[in-house]
Amino acid sequence: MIYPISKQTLQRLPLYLSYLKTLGFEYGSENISATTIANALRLNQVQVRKDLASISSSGKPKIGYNIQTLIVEIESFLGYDNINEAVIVGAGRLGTALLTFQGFKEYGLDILAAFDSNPEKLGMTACSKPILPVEELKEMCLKFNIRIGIITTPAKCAQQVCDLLVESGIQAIWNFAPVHLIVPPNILVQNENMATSLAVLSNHLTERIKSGEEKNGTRSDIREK
Amino acid sequence: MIYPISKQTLQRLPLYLSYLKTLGFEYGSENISATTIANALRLNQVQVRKDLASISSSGKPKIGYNIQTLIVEIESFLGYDNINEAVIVGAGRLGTALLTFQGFKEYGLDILAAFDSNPEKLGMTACSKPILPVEELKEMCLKFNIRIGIITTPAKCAQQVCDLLVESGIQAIWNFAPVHLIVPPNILVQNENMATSLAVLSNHLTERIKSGEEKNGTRSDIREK
DNA sequence: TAGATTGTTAATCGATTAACAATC
DNA sequence: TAGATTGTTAATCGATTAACAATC
Repeated sequence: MIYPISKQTLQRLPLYLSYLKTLGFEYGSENISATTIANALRLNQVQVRKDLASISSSGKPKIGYNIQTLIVEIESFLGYDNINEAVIVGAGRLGTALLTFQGFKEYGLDILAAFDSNPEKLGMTACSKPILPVEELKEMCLKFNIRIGIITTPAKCAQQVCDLLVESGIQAIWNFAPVHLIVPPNILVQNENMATSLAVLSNHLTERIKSGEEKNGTRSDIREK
Repeated sequence: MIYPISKQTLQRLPLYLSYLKTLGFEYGSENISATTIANALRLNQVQVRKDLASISSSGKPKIGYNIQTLIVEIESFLGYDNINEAVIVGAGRLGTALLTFQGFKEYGLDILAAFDSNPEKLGMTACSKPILPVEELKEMCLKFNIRIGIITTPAKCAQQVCDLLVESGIQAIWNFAPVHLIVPPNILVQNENMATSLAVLSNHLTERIKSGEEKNGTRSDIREK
């Protein structure tokens, strides 16, 4: 049975995919079991089985899944095999890094250009992708029917940029600014929130100190005195 | 009562914090209710109340929370008021962007240096933070008792770098490489996984197409024919 | 055949939400 | 006082995990 897909499942699929891709010929088999994947990624095996069952029916009892088939099935489900075009707004360090990063193609993402309001930023990057004036954003999005907008501006202009992207017909927003964006119902906002990650890291370290796991330079081998 | 804090709550706290900080004097009051925060961030008000109750007891019936007090309480809980030092491994575009980004200080993160195995990358960045040879990593981490390691290397050397960081006494890892890292039990790995985000974005767009919300350039105003 | 592995049903667990009592 | 708002207990919801039947 094909289960409806939950957001949690959706977020684990890229994990399975990247694991499957690391398996070279030295793995020694064309097939792999859900249990093997679960052990490698430290997940529950039933969870992996359910996740895989939700996107594939190529699993065979006693045999498992054919690795290549499974890779294709996951990539296809995730839409990595048809390219989505995107634009970036905010050509700061992060924006430029994303613009020039070659690796997104394999996830089906093609960033066409960045936009910035600072005239000094305009021009071509080394990888021949343009940084254009923000005034040209809407025209380009409509003309090329671009569906993904990436926001890498400072927090204070993020909402304004977001509104402009929505107006330009964008359907999904990848937001790197540490703010909550207000959008119409059928537009997806995916937050890549560094502040959130840092909160988790920082809290973990604080907890360690509180619980006495570490004391100010004390070596761990003598901490139990 | 102080509830134990869940990871979900922990991840919403930075959201509240950034919202509270956007409230200028034009907000018109020193106090704010959980309901107001919930509405602004499109969250359930009971959820916000519970989250806040888990880190604060300064809420007063009929009045709400004092904004400044709440900001300080959240920042303090998240550990933003005591600086954690970090190092980056991998001085590519992303690594360098993170190294030179000035904004992490306000989250209590101070990145001291980046490390790379490519001699051509070594030297000083514009903001006078050094890029050092990876051979010096362990020594520096131990000497300065550094607790956070940031991995921005290609996927294929991420695990090796991770092992080196663990060996160097790091306690938490912020991983930007799209791989699952194996670490000892008490080390935290926080994945900043772009592939995961892209999966969510890509799937959203695919769903839209499937459900017929959009048809190949058809204008949305005539889609219901 | 026997055993490994899949897929599914049922139980558990935890987070969210609803209802409500307490209180400034 | 009355009403707004907090904090808490109970109900709901959804995801994870356990148990097990099906099968190559």
